[in-house]
Amino acid sequence: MSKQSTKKPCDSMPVKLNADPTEEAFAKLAWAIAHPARVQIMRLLIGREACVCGEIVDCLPLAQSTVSQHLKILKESGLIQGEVDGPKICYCINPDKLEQLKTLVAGL
Amino acid sequence: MSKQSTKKPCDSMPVKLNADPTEEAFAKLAWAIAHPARVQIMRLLIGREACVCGEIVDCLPLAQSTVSQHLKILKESGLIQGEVDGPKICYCINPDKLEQLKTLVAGL
DNA sequence: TTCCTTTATCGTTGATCTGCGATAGGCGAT
DNA sequence: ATCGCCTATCGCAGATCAACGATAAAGGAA
Repeated sequence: MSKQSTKKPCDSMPVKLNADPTEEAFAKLAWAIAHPARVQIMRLLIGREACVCGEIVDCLPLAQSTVSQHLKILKESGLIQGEVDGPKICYCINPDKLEQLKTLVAGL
Repeated sequence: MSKQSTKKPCDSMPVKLNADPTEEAFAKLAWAIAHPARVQIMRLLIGREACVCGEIVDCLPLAQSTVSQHLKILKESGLIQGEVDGPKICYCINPDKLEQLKTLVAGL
């Protein structure tokens, strides 16, 4: 099947994509998890309901400041949220945003 | 519900994430769609089965060289593939990779 | 062969990411 | 009030991305 056969390959009318703001939101969410450390953090939080920053640092081979930066990125994307608990900060996932991401990807 | 109540918030045993190579592959796929132009290209190709590079360029407000760069990135990620058709090149979705991406995201 | 079309690649510029150490701020404990 | 712990932020360095114009490569047509 090196040559295409049934599906008409190339020409139809030019579709003219409207600048859907969805694409930007989509790309932003995808970018939030487009780094191995952030994927790890997401999986860690999903598996544990909640976790203090210090423990996340212990689980990653990165400096505390770097982990804090990744947490900030994830928080800005809305995928996670942090709650102050005394001197510590408890991070947990935002189920709504996560569901939104899943829906967007599944809708591809 | 400012104070947590039922869910124990913070401390359990430290999980010690193993350096799963999955995270890297995941991040790579996510990064491929972490740009509005690439999301647009993906949606365009999904909606049309196949499309020549020139038409994709016409659909995006970007220079030809820039679009070609994005196509290269998507091709390297495996999400799309290009087939030479005379002087033109026909791009289409790689369903397997797309499914892999969906599975990874859904499995979060 | 010589053109013309189509696409990939090169080189450059500016912006952004990533990582770290050092430092500042907040909070509880003493 | 002071100390110590936890986290965020600030600078800095190096690397990578994003966008463009210009150019090269490949194939069909005349």
